[in-house]
Amino acid sequence: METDFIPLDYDYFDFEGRNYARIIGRNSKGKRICLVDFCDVYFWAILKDGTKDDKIKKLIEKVRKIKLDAKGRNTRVEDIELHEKNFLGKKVRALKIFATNYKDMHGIADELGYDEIEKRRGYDLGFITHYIIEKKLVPCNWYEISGDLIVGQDEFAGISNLDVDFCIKIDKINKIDDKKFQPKIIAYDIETDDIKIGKGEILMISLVSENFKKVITWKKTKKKHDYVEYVKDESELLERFSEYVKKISPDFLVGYFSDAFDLPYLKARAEENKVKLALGLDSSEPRFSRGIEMIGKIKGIVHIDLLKFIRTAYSQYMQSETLSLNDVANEFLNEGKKIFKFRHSSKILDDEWENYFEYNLHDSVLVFKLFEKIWPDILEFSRVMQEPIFEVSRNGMSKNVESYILHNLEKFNEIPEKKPVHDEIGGRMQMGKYEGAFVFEPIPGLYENIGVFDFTSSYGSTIVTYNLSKSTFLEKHDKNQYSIETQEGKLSFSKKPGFFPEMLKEIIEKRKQYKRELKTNPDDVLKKARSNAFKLLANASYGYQGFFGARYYSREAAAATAAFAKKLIKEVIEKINEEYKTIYSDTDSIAFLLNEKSEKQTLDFLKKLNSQLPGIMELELEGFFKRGLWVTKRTGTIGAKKKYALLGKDGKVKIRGFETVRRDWCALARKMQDRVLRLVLDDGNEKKALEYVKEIIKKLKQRKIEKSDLIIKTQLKKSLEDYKAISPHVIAARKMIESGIPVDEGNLIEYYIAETKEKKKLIREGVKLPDEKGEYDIEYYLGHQILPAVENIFQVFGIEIENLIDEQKKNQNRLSKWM
DNA sequence: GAAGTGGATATACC
DNA sequence: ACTGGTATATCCACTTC
Repeated sequence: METDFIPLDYDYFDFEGRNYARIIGRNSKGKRICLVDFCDVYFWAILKDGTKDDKIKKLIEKVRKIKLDAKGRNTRVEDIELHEKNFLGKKVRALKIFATNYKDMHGIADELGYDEIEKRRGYDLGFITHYIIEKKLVPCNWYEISGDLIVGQDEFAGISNLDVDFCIKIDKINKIDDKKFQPKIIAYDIETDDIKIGKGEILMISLVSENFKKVITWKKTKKKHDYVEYVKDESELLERFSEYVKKISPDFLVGYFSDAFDLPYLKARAEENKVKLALGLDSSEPRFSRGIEMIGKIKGIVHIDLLKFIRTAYSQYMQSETLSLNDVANEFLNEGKKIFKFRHSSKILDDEWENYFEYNLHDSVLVFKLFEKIWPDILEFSRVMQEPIFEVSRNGMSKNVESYILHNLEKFNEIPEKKPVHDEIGGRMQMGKYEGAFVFEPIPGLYENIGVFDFTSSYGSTIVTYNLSKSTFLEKHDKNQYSIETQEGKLSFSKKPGFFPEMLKEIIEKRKQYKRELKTNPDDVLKKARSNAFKLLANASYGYQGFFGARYYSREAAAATAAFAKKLIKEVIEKINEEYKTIYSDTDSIAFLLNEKSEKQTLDFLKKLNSQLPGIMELELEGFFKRGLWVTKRTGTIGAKKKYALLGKDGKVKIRGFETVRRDWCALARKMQDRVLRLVLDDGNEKKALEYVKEIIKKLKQRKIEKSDLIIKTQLKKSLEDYKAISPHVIAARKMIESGIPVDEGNLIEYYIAETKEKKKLIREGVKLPDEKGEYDIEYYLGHQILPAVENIFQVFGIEIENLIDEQKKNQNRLSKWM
């Protein structure tokens, strides 16, 4: 049979001791198809330089005899080939050793303690990664495939017992042009009586799919709702859920935080109720792998936890203060969660259940909409990294960089490097930091007419320009190399292009190409997504080489990258200073005063600068700004780094580092500072801002500020017992536990500082939870929130705001005598 | 017990 | 532990006089 096909989900099984890939996907008619495919498995034994041919022959004969009896599997060396390969850029001769079963390759590799063999590599990729590389059936691309239908008494009959339209044993695979693919999805969400996995009952489950909205519950209410389906009890609830999943038969089951909550909860309650949670296409139950984080897998259906993807792909560019569904939905969809005040189900009144159902349903609606929005990015991530959606939607960027590398090694005839073992990781972690970026110390002040240049993919371009990588690093120095002095000593890199910089060069070029193409066609969401995937890859590549867990870890390359980039930006600052005046710079950007020069002159100057830059280094205009403000540090008079506000030509204000953008300051201080910055930038002086601040101080003193504006939010970064210093948020967290509110690592703890009878020695003595009764501590908010937020800004204009507060204090005292 | 300092902690920038 | 280093700022914990 022949059909077109898009692969979505990958796993594998053993049959007669051998590995077979099982790939679930669809054809363009929407039929669900399971492919079964055989794949040779092999790894590499790299031979010592200069090993003689006859020795190799003898070695091959010895290796050929290796047999292994691992866990009842009879596995052996099936075949051996001698190849000319590259390893870390060096030419090597290597044995390609074919084994019976992928899982035993490590075992066979361990048997290869022969002198002639220098290294063993390529046994730790994971079968699916290996399969995709071998057979080039890349996830989320379209193929024309042919093969035999697996039916009835066939050899794979047992395995074919899947809920799919066809099961095919692959014969031929041909890549074809992309077609449109609209996945079928179910978004789901559960509500429970306890947030500890399996501890309380599941009250309801909502499911949202295309033209389908449903809440299943066992709670009987007087009023009936059309989208609510009432079942007998929790066990029927679970069964009904499985039935719907089976009936709708989605490609993806999508949740939010569902790896660690919804799916394991469902499984736990199924066990409790002794029902089978038969979600898999083979009616199997979800399985969980516990690494540092729990991951939930369903056979044949891709379980996606949107939180994970959002965390790696977007969080650094997002404004949201947390990655909660509410915050994320608000930012992406302009729509938040519904409001429902949780209580134990036994305490919820009959007429309140309707709200609960709606709340539950709406969460799934949000997840559904979020998925639709994010899907192009997930799709392109999968295509670019060439890893299945299940992996790519969970992996961090270091893993994504590594996936990209592993799937592109073949072009360089490279044997893959191994993962670092535990000891190696330990050693790398102990190394400590190397010297990083340069940050210019600004002179505090309000400036006018500012230009900002920055390097495009600064570190990525540096790696490419100077060929910085593990495989190009040289222990010995000579003239014809890229060399740089660092704190680690002189570091040198070969000029012969290495595969890592070469790959990165392609990544950066593609990114630029897609970005250009987008200009003519800005609505092409897939192109935009692809461009974005390449951008993120380029940005993470530098961090990857400095990351202790990386296969291609190179502290030298990372340190050299930072050093080269630092040297270059300092040189550029010097050049800019010949015509302009630099006022600030951080890592890859430079802000300078235009003075009497025009924008056109400045752009010409930029062109000239670019023509003098080495390699693929490129400066671009970030923007021209009307005004900019830099302030001093809180202690001392020197300019604060990483803290400034710019007013764009379009009237937009760009604020960096100030309390305004920090979530651990109360809303009052943040809003006030934001307004002060805008007023100062708009007017070019402090007059209006000063009046405004006086107003706020007055209101605060008259207790006219809403408590909600005084709430301070601080994240609990570790478990409560681990804190050595008991800071206010730790006290708040303790109070929460006392009053029965569950507190977990990672929670954003909210509190305010209340007045105390006696003068406090420590701030934490005034900590109260938001709904705890109390009067806010005026002194604290004036001295610790308001004043610090604006003090430095007014200092730029020679105004000491502290005096102003004291003045008012005196006035107030005088006034209060008469009142 | 006030004052000063370093450490712990959180969060931001690029 | 799940990309890197640089930087600010707060509040606590401890030392010192």
